[in-house]
Amino acid sequence: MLQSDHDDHHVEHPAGPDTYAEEVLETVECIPPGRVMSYGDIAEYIGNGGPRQVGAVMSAWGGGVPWWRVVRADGSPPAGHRTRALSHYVSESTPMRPGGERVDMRRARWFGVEQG
DNA sequence: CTTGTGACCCTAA
DNA sequence: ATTAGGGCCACAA
Repeated sequence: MLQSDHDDHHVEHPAGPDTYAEEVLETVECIPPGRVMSYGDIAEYIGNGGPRQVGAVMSAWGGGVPWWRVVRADGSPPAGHRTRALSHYVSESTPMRPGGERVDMRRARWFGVEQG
């Protein structure tokens, strides 16, 4: 079985996250329970890339980190993960807007260092 | 080089 | 509240 001959030609994602991805995942790990950051917040916090790049990282390797603490700018949970995200918000008492479908960004947003 | 595609974001209407 | 359209950035074909 030595596949080192033909190599990886149709590999979708490399064996592991690259440097940028590591920074994203690292940041997500730092978000305290009950708090969230938007995709755009994380991009700004890192100072590189944009919301879509952060989303791409989360899509590929977000499974190992508290992915539900990364939400859209309007407080809605990651596309395609609504139900699972909502149950996490309940269990860690994340501040929600009336209706309980979206996170209350004004109260739950986390800025990185300390809170307000 | 041009297109198409995303766990996105902002502004209007 | 919801939709439509453009902007955005990296990547693959």
